[in-house]
Amino acid sequence: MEAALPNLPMQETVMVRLMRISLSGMTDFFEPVFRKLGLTENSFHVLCLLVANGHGQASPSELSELIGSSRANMTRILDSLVNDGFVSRTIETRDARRHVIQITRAGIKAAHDAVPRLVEPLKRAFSDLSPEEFALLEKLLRKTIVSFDKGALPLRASA
Amino acid sequence: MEAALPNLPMQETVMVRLMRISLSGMTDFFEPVFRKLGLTENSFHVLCLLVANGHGQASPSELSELIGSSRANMTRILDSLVNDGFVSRTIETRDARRHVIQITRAGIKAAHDAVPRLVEPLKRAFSDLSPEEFALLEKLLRKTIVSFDKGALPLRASA
DNA sequence: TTAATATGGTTCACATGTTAACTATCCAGA
DNA sequence: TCTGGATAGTTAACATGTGAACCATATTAA
Repeated sequence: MEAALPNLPMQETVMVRLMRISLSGMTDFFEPVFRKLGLTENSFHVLCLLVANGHGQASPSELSELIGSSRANMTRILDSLVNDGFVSRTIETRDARRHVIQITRAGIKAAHDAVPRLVEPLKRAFSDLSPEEFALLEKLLRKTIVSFDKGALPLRASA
Repeated sequence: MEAALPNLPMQETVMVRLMRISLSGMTDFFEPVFRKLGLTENSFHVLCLLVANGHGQASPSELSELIGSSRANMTRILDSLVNDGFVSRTIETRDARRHVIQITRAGIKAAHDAVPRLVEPLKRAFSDLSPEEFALLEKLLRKTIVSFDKGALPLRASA
């Protein structure tokens, strides 16, 4: 490929592939674990955020912000959690635009029950990395994320 | 969150999030670049593989294997490339089950034209990382991929 | 008070991926 | 020769994500 397209920066191209492959490897690794729990990574994350949050409440926008997903997608994730009986969705009395997502007892139980079944897979997934390598990978990924953000093309030219 | 779910291994949980965030950051970074070229990361990759391959030919299965995506998905990617006139799809005479995907002149031109417009974004995306950090990240990602593979639950117990 | 605008959430249309079922062809052996 | 798998590709149904349009409600300002 270097021969056919000599000007393409190969290191960076390979890096992009490596990042994609590692992500899909991670998804393949964890997706069955969450499926057995009747959850997805996202729905578990939502439950975690709710139990971590004082009264077990949050709004859809807050959650979509924290999860880093669109509001449209959060609507669907919450639909499914409501359907499972893990959260309830009510309209706030002060401001009828806002919804209150409240974790239920069943939701709290689901979150707590999931934890012990996640511990071992989480450890196993990264077991090839030494603690030093793990810490370094974390540092480098954070730096990469910042690099993407800083390098991103401005969507609209500033005034 | 540590307080609410004290047994959840936080380092690993954070790492999973970091990897997801870096991937979505990368996608957000490159997707508009490829869109301007009338391509996607995958369709560009297919064109690269074809130009790199002696006669500009390959079969859908080979391509799906190399890209690391399902054959079903490759069918759609190739549909779109055929539609753009970048590749042709013919049936192999020796074996009518097999299709031959052949890059066209327009496809070769598209691939070569894309390269100079990718160089700068590729460099910019990772510009915050020093060459040492870049090399280290590559090494650690490779190791992580291996770790996922080794740690993956066997889908079926071996005989 | 009321009109314009901002905000929160959902719905719709679409993009991109998967697995499972289907079709067509080839091949190996009775 | 013909029949029972393998193999290649497509199609269908579904999952999960996005952005844009839409609705209802709040807020601001004339």
